[in-house]
Amino acid sequence: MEQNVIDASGLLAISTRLQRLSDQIRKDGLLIYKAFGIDFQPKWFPVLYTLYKKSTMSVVSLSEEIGYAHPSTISLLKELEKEKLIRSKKDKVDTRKRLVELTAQGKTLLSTMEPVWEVIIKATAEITNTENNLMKAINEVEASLQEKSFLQRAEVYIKK
Amino acid sequence: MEQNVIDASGLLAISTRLQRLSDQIRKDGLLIYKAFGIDFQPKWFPVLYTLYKKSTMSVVSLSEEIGYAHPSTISLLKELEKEKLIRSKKDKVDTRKRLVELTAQGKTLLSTMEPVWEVIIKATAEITNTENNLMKAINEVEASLQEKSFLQRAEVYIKK
DNA sequence: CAAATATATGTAGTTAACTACATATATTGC
DNA sequence: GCAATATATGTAGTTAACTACATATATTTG
Repeated sequence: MEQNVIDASGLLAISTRLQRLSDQIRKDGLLIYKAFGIDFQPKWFPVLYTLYKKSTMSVVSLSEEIGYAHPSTISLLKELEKEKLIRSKKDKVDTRKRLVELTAQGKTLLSTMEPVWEVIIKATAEITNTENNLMKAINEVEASLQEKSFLQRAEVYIKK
Repeated sequence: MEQNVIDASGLLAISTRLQRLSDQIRKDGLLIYKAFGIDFQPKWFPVLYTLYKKSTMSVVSLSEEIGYAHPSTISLLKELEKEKLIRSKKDKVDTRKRLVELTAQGKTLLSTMEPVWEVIIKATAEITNTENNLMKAINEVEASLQEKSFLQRAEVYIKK
């Protein structure tokens, strides 16, 4: 029983622990970029790297690609525009759309970052390649929730 | 290379994905409590359950126990005080300390919640007991960071 | 035993995501 | 081809954690 209750508490504590974990990694990431003399915030990575790969995207498609709600993307884009790392233009076919792309400065920055990614990748691998791989665990949990939500699973037990 | 860069992106995306994950579980948790006719917010669990176990605690020791920064605990305690689920009194020995405990109403609520925990525990087990167990993965990553931080690990590669 | 240090609590402000709502433009279907 | 619906973007406000700072009290040490 004791263990069970701790698990119930543990479930709710996952959020906090992982937030703290990623927060710490993000801060360390910032320091690594600094060590390479690069003025860059880790939270910019998903947007910039996606634009690096795909050259031009609308706000919503970019949001879907990186898995953020669109207002989050908009606020990141605002910062990046201020930094002159991206620019945007109207889509001539569908005028609702705003097409976003890297500036020359943005592209230059991204290319100077590649060696840093190598370092980050190696350090990440060291940390997460434990017996229960964190990345894989997240994927698996997301997949099981996709299949049947937490609530749906709970309902089965409630009905009993 | 492609895979590596996706990993670098993935690392930074962990934060978001897990936040969303826990957010969803928390919302479903709220609905489960509702299904049982219990007016309860999942985020209250760690504080209330700890007080249920330990009866009386100071703000800082409670924060340590649940793994939150103390201002977060204080703000939860404010809500719980408003709900009349907890009350506090001064420690007569060390007057800096505020001792927090459940009210009778709080204790009653907690005892009605036990059957709900059973359900939550079962649903959680279904979801997280995959090949790579999420809870265990988190523990392992926290342990490897404890041993050597992300930054320290990265520094080894930078120096090369 | 007084000064320096440590600990406990509290407040204010930040962060990085979110949801809800508003508006403009495009697409669909009768 | 117009009305209803869907999609794209944007703004405002929320959430739940955080850090930094302030103050009061306790403990330690020279």
